[in-house]
Amino acid sequence: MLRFRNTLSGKLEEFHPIIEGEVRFYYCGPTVWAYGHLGNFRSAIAADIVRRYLKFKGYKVTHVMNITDVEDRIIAKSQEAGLSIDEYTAEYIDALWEDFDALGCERPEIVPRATRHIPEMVSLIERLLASGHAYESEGSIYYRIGSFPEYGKLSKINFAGNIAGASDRIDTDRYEKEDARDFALWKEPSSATEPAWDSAIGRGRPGWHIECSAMSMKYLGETFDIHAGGIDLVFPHHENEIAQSEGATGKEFVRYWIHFEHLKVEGETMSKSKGNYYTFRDVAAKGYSGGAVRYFLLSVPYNKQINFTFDALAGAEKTVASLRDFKARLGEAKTNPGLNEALHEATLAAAREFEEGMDDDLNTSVALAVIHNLTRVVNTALAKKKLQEDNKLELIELLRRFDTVLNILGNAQREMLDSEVQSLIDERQEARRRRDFARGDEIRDELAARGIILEDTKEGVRWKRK
RNA sequence: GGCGGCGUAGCCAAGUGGUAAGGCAGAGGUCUGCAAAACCUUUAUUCAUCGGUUCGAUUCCGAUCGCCGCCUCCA
Repeated sequence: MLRFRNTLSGKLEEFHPIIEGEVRFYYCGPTVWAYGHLGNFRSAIAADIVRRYLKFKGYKVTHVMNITDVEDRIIAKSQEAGLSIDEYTAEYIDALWEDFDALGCERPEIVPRATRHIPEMVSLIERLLASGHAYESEGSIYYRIGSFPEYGKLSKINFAGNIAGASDRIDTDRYEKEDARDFALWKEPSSATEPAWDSAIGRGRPGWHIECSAMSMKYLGETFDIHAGGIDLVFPHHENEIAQSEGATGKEFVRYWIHFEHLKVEGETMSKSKGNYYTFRDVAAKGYSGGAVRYFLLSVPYNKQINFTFDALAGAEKTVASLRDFKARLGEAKTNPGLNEALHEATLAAAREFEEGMDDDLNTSVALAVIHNLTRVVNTALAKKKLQEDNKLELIELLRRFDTVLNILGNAQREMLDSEVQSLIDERQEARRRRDFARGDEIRDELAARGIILEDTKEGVRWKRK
C-alpha cells in the first residue's frame, strides 16, 4: 500500500485516489527566470518519480506542470532585453525540455502557461470578489486573509509570533492593504509599457499565486489528488493557493501535499540568489552524464536534504556505468534451459522489497539498494554459471520494470562496430595469438585513446564506448 | 521572535524500540600474459554530547553543542 507523508497533516498517510484507478497530479515547476540549477532538477526528478511510480502501481496519471511566465522578474528581464514575454521565455523553455530529456524525465501530460490562462484567473478572482474573499484597492485586487480562518493550515504559520520578529520584512508592498498579510491577486500596471491584460476586473496582470489555483482546477477539477513542489513553496505560495481555491469553491482543494527537500552545496542551500549553484549544464560540461545526475539525485529520498559534491557525483557516474554493464552482461549471458530455484527466490524477494521501499513514501534509497543487492547475487550466479534461461528472462523483465520507475539503466543498445575498430581488434587478437603482447597492448591503448574499452573474457573480446 | 529539519565509517548516505542498507574510495584474494570487468573477503562493538524512560535506544523524552531551512523572489 502506497503511503505519502502529507504536508497538511504532517503524517504518513495511505494513498487513495478520489477516482478509483486515476490520479490527478499537479507539480509547481520552475519559474523561467530562475531556470536551470540542479536544485530545480532535484524537484523535477522527484516529481517524475511520483508520476512514474503511480503508473508502476497501475494508476492512470494526469500530470500537470505549470510554467510560470508572468512573474515580476520575468517581466523586468524581458523589458530590459526589449523582448516580449514569449520571446524572452522561449529559449528557457526549449532548454527545459532538452534538460528533461537528458535527465530522463517524462513530459507531463499538460504544461499550461500562465500567459495562456488570464481569463481563467480573472474569473477565479471575480468569484473571490463576489464572495468577499477579495477586495479592490487603488486599482489592484487583494485576497482578504481575514475571511479565511484556516489560513496557515499548511505551513503551520503563527502570525502572532511571526510578526513580532519579522514585521520589518512583511509589509513591503507599496499598495494599500487592509492587512499586512493580504496578498495581491491582480496588480495594476506600474507603467504604460509593462505587459498587462484588459479584463472585466480592470487592466493589469495576475499576482504570482493565482495562476496555480486557476490552472490546476481547470485541468484537474476543484478537488484533486496530489499537489507537489519544492519545500520553499509551502509558504506563501501553496498556503495562498489553498486560500484562493477553497475560498472560491468552498471545497477541499488538494488531498495530498508533497514537498521536495532542498539540494545543498557545501552545507548551504543551493540557490539562485546565493549564487552558490551549479546548473545541470555546468555539470554536463564537466563530463558528467544525465544518468549520473539522476542517480545522484535519487540516492537520497526526496524528503531529505542532499549535499551536492563532485565526489558523490563521480561515484554516481561509476555506479550507473556498472549497473548498465550488469544489464548488458545479463542480456548476453549464455544459459541452459530451466530455472534455478534459489535465484528465482532472490528475484521475487527483490521485486517485493523494491515495492515495499517505494511504497514507503517513495524511498528511492531502499529501491536502489535492492537493485545493488540483486546485482551482487546475480553476478555471483553468473560467475558460477548457475544462471538458467528462465532466471535470465525474469531478471531482464524485472530490471525493465524497475527502470520504468527509476530510469537509470539506459538502453542497452550495442552500437555497430566501425569496421576500422573491428579490424584493430582482430589485429590485436592475432598479435596475442603470436604472444606479441607488446603489439596487443599498443592496440588496446590506441583504442582506449579513442574511447573504446576492451575486456578480454572467455567468450571473446567485449568492448564498450567510454 | 515564530515554525521546521539535520548531526550515522575516509566521502555520499538509508534505516529501525531488539542489536547498523546501499554507493564511492581503500586493503587482501580469485580470474588474466598484463590489464579491465566481475566475484569473494575485509573497513562503525557503534549512530554529535550528557542525562531519563525501558528487559533493551542509534531509534522515544529532556537538556547541551554544532549545522541547515522557511517566515522575503528561487525547487
